[in-house]
Amino acid sequence: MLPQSFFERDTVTVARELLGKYLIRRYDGLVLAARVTETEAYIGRMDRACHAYHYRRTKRTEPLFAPPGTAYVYLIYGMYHCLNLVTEEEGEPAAVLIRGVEPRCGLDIIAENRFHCKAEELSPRQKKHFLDGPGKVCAGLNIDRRLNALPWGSPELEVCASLAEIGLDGPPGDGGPPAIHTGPRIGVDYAGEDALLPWRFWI
DNA sequence: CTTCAGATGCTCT
DNA sequence: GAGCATCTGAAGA
Repeated sequence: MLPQSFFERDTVTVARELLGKYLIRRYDGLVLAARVTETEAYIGRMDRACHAYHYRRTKRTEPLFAPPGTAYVYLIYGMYHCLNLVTEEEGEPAAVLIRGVEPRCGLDIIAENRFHCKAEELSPRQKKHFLDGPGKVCAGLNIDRRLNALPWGSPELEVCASLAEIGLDGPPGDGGPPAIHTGPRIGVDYAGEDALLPWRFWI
């Protein structure tokens, strides 16, 4: 598992470095794993797109002020969840949104969570856009607001640099560091000029 | 491939 | 009451 200090850094750096890492989800004796492929940075200090813009502190944004690595999970549009991992030092409200992952372990469970079917029954269309959105990530990995404010280090949710680290088979040699693409964040038009910040990253 | 409407409930004003 | 860090299926090009 990554050290808490991984998250206690500049949010854009953490968002970039989370790409290629593995999200581990444990519940009911199950272990699910997925490789992070898309992230976005949100920084309350100066970012109008962030829920905690200008240190706005409400019941909802409280977890953003918690120690680095804390989970921030909220309900969006009444029916989907978004997973974030808190960054920077405690008291600096900032986080990285996990926008996309690619499953590596527990595919049948993940397919069941998302489409109520087995992995082999997925249609080509379902496979192509399997976990490529924040709501899809949470649905597939069974993440909801019960995990909100979960402290870093909890077995229910971890991030590792490799699957071997937790006794799972990983890719033999993952090659060099993947090329990182950069662009503006999705769905934050309300943030004015800050919507143009190139704080979305994907591989 | 693209656009588009509708679903749905919580949070803050 | 307004708005939201979204997703899906249907319809059209």
